[in-house]
Amino acid sequence: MGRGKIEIKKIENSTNRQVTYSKRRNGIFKKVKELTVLCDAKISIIMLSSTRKYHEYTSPNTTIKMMIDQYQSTLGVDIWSTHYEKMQENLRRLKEINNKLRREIRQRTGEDMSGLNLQELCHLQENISEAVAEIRERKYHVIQNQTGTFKKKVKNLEQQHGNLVLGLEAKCEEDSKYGVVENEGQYNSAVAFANGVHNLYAFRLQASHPNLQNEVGFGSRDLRLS
Amino acid sequence: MGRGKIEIKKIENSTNRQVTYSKRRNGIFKKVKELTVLCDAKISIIMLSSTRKYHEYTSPNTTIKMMIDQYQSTLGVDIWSTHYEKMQENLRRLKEINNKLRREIRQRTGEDMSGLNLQELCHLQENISEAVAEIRERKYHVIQNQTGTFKKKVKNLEQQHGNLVLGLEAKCEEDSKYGVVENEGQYNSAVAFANGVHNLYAFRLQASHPNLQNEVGFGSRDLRLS
DNA sequence: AACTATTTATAAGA
DNA sequence: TTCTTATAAATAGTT
Repeated sequence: MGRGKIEIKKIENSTNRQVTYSKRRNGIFKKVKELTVLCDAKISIIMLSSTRKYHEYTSPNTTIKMMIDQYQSTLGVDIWSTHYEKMQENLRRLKEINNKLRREIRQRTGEDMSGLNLQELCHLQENISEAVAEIRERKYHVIQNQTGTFKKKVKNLEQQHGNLVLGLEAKCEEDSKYGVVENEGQYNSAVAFANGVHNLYAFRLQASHPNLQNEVGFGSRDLRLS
Repeated sequence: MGRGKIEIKKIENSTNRQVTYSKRRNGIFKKVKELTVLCDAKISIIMLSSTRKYHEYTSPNTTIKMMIDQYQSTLGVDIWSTHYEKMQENLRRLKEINNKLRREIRQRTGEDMSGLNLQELCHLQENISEAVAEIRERKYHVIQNQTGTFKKKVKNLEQQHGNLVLGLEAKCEEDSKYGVVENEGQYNSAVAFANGVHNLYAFRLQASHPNLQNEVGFGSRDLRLS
């Protein structure tokens, strides 16, 4: 079908091959489209050239996925089964692990202890008791940390307060030494400032630790529990 | 291309349509195969006739799955994504839940308590302490149950033993009443039988409760723990 | 990308 | 379905 008959074997000339590929590909697509119309058929075709170029055609009102799904259901095979099965297996394993973890928690909360024999119960109790001890320790650690920062803050503010008072006293001495008396108002405002700082410190104590009482309350209740 | 030119529209005559489908299908397959050879291409084609008949061709050394996988990776799409998305989502959610459960267990075992504030620690300790109490209770319940069945067995066997002894005594009385003395051997064997039962019972005690001592040991140790 | 001689596909009939 | 064959269509080689 051309100027000369050609042998059906790979065309070695690369340019020639690409031209032939393009021509024949179009010819096939045309024929596929014609068959789709003439015979009301559904056709899906995918082509991958030697130069890795993709071309595809799928009849109107359908998709490759639909074609393959129908192909699979007709032939009773599932070309994705291996992929699918792995996912299914993963899901199954995760669910199993999930159930085991839930069961362990139920046992640890004392909700479900059926299926545990005496030895296992003893082991569980021992294990949980150890956990309680560790949590108690941790709690005290946290309390101590909080108390530590708290103490530091107090110390720091007391220092500031002390410095202010010292500075004030120095000022007073100086004033009395040079007989300056008209500065009484300044003296009062300095005292007020010092007190103000002190009040600020008191205020911050309550503001930044609104739960302090509660926390201590929790702690002592747990001491009773233990 | 034939005795007459035909319009490209659905062939209404059913027989004619099927004949044309068959002829043109073969023609397309032939051309596809030729292109595969001539141009070193990979081609996959699926046909579904209006009469629901399937025909497919895929170039040698490849499969439809390979074709579609490559098609997908080249186009950067996943035509199964909707199919898989739900599974993927499920997998992801299960993993997340598992991680949360693991974390809860680590907290309950006292392994990882970072990220817990004082209130949460108190709550955890309280919760676990309650669990310990419940487990302890359960343990005593199990012990009591075991002791119960154990007692019943003892009672039952004592009853059997008593019956045997009574029967034996009755037999002896009868014998002495009628002056039967040559049955001394029988008497001894009856006693032996009674003792045998007793020994059997003793043996079973040890055999079916090999861990009894240990279990009691666990119990008393836990009493000390609590 | 177009042309065209020639091969190939196929419509209609058997 | 398959064969036949006249004719339409595809295309190899060329420009």
